[in-house]
Amino acid sequence: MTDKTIVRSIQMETRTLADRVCDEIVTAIVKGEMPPGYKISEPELARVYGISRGPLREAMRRLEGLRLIERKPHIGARVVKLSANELVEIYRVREALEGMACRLAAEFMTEAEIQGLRDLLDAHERSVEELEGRAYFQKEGDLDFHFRIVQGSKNAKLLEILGSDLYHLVRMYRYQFSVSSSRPKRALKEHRQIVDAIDARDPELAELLMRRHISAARRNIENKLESVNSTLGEHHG
Amino acid sequence: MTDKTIVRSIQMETRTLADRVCDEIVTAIVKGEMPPGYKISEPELARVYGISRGPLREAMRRLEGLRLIERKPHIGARVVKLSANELVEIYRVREALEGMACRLAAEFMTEAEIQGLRDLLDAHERSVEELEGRAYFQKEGDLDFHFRIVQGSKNAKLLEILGSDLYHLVRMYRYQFSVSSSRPKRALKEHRQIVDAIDARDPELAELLMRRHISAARRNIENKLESVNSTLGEHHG
DNA sequence: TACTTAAACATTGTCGACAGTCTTCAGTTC
DNA sequence: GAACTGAAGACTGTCGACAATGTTTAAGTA
Repeated sequence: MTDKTIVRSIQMETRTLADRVCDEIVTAIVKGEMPPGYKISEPELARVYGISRGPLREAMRRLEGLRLIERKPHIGARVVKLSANELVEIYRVREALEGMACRLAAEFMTEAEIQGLRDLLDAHERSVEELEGRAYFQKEGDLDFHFRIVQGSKNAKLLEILGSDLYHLVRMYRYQFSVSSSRPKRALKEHRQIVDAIDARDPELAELLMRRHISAARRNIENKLESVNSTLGEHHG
Repeated sequence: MTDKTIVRSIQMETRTLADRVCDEIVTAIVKGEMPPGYKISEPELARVYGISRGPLREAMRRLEGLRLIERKPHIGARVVKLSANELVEIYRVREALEGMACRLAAEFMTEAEIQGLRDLLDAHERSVEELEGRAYFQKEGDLDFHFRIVQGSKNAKLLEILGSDLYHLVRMYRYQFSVSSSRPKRALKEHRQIVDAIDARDPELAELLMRRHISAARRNIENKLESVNSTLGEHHG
């Protein structure tokens, strides 16, 4: 029985070639190793990853579903360029979806999960103090906070959409432009208020606070983008 | 030349084999020709559509992205069974997303689009009157109304998520269980209120009304499902 | 008779090759 | 010299075949 378990775990790890390569490409795109607009050559990529074009094409289909690449028939696939406008659109969607997630989290999150959130925020606070507000944590830790709340909503569809589709793009944006929040202490305070509302089992307030939080982040981005002439990823203007 | 033109037009219309077959399978699943839980055999389907397994597998990858089928490595693909719980989850997501869409529509929808909405509702009203409240329109017309508002939000991401992912599942549910709204006149009235709010350029109210509208539909479903013993799509106990 | 085991079958995952289309570049003409 | 035309090259779309895995069935034993 243990043998079977081991074999099974190995299989689960390797899954299929297409899945594994898909994850690798996702990481490569998010981290900017494949820059926006990069033309993806099937033969080249297949050679790089040491696989055939079949699994690679399936991986690319999945990437297309994740909105990380765009394919045109008989022309090819390119890494998406996320424009300023599109990023703002994503934050609108996040505001709506995570607001709902926060409302549901206030209903269904367990006490243990809430305590876990508080622990996470304590760790964030220490991180912020150490770095004197330089806010490294904002890069992955912030999404970790938001992700946990979505999990706490106990709504699989919400988790699916936010986790599979949107967060990749948000992470991609942060990696490429190194835009950590310019207001880490403010964000941390807002996070604590949100957890308080969840702990108080107040769905209305929890949703309101989360929406304000994300809306503030959106306006923050909009301001930054305006001052940078509102062009992103289009250097060939 | 005409022959070539014909061939060419067919090819252009069909785009790529994978895309065309994907659309056909989507329709088949939504209309219930492929019932939930149906095991999809690659060789069989490839033979049915007269294509090879390569394009079919790519189509299936895309279907997996649309959440219409579920694949397990080395085991196969099955048409999703949408459970009562999952359907309610979808309506939660719709409430959040379409609420936001309605808010944005109140800001950005053009006068012409608003007039188009009013014309659509007039047509719906005639349809309702003719059928004396039997509400055939609810099947596709309702989604048409909602779809137009999402378009009016001018937010491509919203349109993408709602149009590509969620509406297929909602249509699938409606086709299979023939659940037209049990309250067509009420729904029509709510629709008119929503359009009024949009026309008044009142984003707050527009969002509130849309959320109430969808929330009411969700509770309506929840009640129906409770009375049917809260099992959906699982006929094999 | 019921359970274990192994072999045969079917299905999925992967690969290499061919056909159709787009791009590029050289040649020609105005 | 610039623009158009045509061919060569490269790439994407498609196909059939092989390998690996999962399933089923049948035989054998307790």
